[in-house]
Amino acid sequence: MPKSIYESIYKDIKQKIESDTFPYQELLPSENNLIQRYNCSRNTVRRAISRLVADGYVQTMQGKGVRNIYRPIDQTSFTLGEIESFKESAQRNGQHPRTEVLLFTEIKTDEKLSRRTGFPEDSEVCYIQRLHYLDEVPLIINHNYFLKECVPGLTREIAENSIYQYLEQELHMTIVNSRRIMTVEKITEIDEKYLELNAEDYNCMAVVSSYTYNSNGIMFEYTQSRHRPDYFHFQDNAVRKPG
Amino acid sequence: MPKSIYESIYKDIKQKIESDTFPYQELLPSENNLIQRYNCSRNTVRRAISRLVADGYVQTMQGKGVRNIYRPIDQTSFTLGEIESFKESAQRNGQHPRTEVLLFTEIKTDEKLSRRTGFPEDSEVCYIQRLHYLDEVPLIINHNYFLKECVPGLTREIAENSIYQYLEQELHMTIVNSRRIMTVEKITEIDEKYLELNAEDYNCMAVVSSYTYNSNGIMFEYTQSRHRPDYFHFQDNAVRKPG
DNA sequence: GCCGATTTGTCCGTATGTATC
DNA sequence: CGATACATACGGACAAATCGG
Repeated sequence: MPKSIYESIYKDIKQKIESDTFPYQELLPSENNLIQRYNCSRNTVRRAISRLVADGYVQTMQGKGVRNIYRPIDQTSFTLGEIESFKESAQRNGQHPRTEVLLFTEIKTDEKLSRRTGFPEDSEVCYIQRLHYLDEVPLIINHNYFLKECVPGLTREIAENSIYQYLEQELHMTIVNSRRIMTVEKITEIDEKYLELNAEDYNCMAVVSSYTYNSNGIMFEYTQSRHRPDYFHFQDNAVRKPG
Repeated sequence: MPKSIYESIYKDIKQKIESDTFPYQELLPSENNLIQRYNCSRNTVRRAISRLVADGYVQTMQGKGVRNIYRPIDQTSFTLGEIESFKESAQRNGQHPRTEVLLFTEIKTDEKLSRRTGFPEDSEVCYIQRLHYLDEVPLIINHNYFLKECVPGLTREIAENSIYQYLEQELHMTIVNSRRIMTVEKITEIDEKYLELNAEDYNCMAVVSSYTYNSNGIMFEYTQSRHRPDYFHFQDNAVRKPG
């Protein structure tokens, strides 16, 4: 049950692209055609298409039409530009996720931690270390810092399943956006131990730091994700902006 | 001279956010207010704001307003979700770019290269190896493959300056979007030599593979960018999508 | 708790411009 | 040149969420 018309149109076209109903490199039906199909206004069709452009599924050409340029992904891949929980990524890729909680504790941010996380000094935060497995391969160590007042009732058991699911479905929090920074860092002994790495093999790894906001404009989460280098695979679609 | 009204409004608000004219965590003027300021329609204002949302500059809250959540970046950073040439990135960060062309040649894609680049077999391509310096530090080795028929007149001299500038300003090509895949790979002897790396220090690096399309729907470029791990710093804004 | 004012979200219809064929 | 296609812009209507009285 989609919330809006343009969203259901977006999903329908998206599905037709993925299933090759609209073939690769061919033009989609024209806007006027889609207006008739879906019995809606021009703006509504255009809104759906503009999301497909942002997704990198199609490209629009003034005077010509809208071309399908979607290519399926052939590997396990996390998606940039979109917030997905580990569990959601796994399910999208048809794989089996498992999460092990290494540490579940509450701390106060000192000056150093405050600078690193972006939380004000002396904030009460939940600090959670988790090891994520995909098909029983240890892939990611996550260091999560949640602002305590935003995650009441969070337990170790929830952290073993899906924190985002709890936040959205139980606490009815709306997660809005996340600023992410990707770097490459040296592996630590903890990484080596839990991700079953060998420093002679790989001595560094991909690190994604994210600062996540909810609909109240509060940055409620800082997370550092440390990814096993041999499995790290992120995907993104970039668009060329004028000026 | 901006092409459209909504784009000039977008840029104006963006500048006011970056310059703290609209302060962090405060609400922007309401849509009705902005309509009066810019003397335009509601849709036009909303369009400008929706781009700021995608940029991670603001977040909208139904019934409340639009909040500024922009945080400046404190480091040299490349931007995901947006296509920028090396020269443009450098200029945005106020740094000095220099490019050295290591190899400039023309080849035909064999079966193996065709699979890797995504070009059809037996395509005529320009293969260019370039070393990019920022403030005289060697940062990136780029392996560019351009479909020859799309880049007539491309020379070694142009490759030393900016290929994208040539494509857009001389050939009037419109670059549209780029699919990117980020991975971590072992460094090679070439990487070690040109990026002045030491395998005992860092034995792997960040690799960004990109497949870039122009407005004719043709994938005209495949590029593998190999980034020095100690300077690699990518930034992105992710949004939570419903359903 | 209700009501009205404000603010953003969705949707429609229309007109005009520009690029392609 | 006309027909078709997407791009920009305007204006109006109603819904949904928030906030203050």
